[in-house]
Amino acid sequence: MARQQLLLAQFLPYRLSIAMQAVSEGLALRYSQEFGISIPEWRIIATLGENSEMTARDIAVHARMNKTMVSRAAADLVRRRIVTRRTSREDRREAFLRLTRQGEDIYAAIVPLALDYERGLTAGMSGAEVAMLRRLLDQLLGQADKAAEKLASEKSAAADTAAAE
Amino acid sequence: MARQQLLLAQFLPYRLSIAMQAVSEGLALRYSQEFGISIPEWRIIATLGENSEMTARDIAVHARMNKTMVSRAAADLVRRRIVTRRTSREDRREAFLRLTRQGEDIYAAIVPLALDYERGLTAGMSGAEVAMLRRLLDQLLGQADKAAEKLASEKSAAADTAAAE
DNA sequence: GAAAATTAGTTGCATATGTAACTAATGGCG
DNA sequence: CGCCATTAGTTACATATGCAACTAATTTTC
Repeated sequence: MARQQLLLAQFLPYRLSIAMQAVSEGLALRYSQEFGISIPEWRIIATLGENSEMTARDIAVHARMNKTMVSRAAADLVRRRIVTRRTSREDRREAFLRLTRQGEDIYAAIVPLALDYERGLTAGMSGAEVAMLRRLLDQLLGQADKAAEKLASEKSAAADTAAAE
Repeated sequence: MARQQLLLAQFLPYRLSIAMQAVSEGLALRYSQEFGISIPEWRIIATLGENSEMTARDIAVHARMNKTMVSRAAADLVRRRIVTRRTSREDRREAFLRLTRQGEDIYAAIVPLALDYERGLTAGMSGAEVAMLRRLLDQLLGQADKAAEKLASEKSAAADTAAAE
């Protein structure tokens, strides 16, 4: 029986990680200095650009950020008058965030940059390949989430067993 | 003329980032507590598992890590006797790193975990799809690197122009 | 062959990020 | 109504990470 082999260069989590890093850095370079926007800030701006008004919680769910990161990045965007915060009347714990006029301008300026960058990334691919890539990435995400849930449920089951002893 | 639109959920850099994050976290969960190994440490172990002896510099190039990260993770692995360091005779600046017996045991224990995890990730895909995913990720990386180089050369050209003024 | 430039690796420092604890507000349930 | 649990959001703290400056060794250049 042959021993299982692992080649890091072929290993999917590794390839995903290095591709992501190169892609993210490349994109961030294009807007970070010019607009003084960090990656988490860009995610918030992009999310608010699509859905005019959202709470921090909704942004966190929608953009897969943790709530600490949203809180901090949003606070800075508010300070810089790129985003406004408006406390909800119905539930005074939550606050609606919205792009200011300036925020909309920044969004409008970054969108073409981002789309252009994306086009460059997929330069050598057919439309079908790009679609396939999107689909396969989505499947990876789905399977990773599924594996995480499974692990979590095993863990809580083990904790229950321990507690019952 | 229709204004260009961006949908974050469809945007490749974003999808890549969230898929990578879920995949990396899921994998790290499987070895981090049990073996007390961080992601950078795992990269070094995996690299040394393939190439028995390497310098920190070679590991950094091979595993796309920056030299600070390699230096720090390697120092910790040496401290924990998972890796040994041997200064080169020919060039006393560099040192060869190598897995200890214990390091090899850890590598041998993690490899099946990692491969199993990878199999789970690609559970719903055909072999051709997995191969295509690898290829497309590689193309993304290549294009991102190319874009980075282009940006860097433009920048240095601009610096030269400024210096000449 | 000595000074200057380069390279391997480490470390100081500033920043980024996640977890957990916290505050403030709301909802559930007796 | 009043207590307990839950939730939105912030913050304290510990850790992670990258850049730049550094040391030590080697190579290049004149």
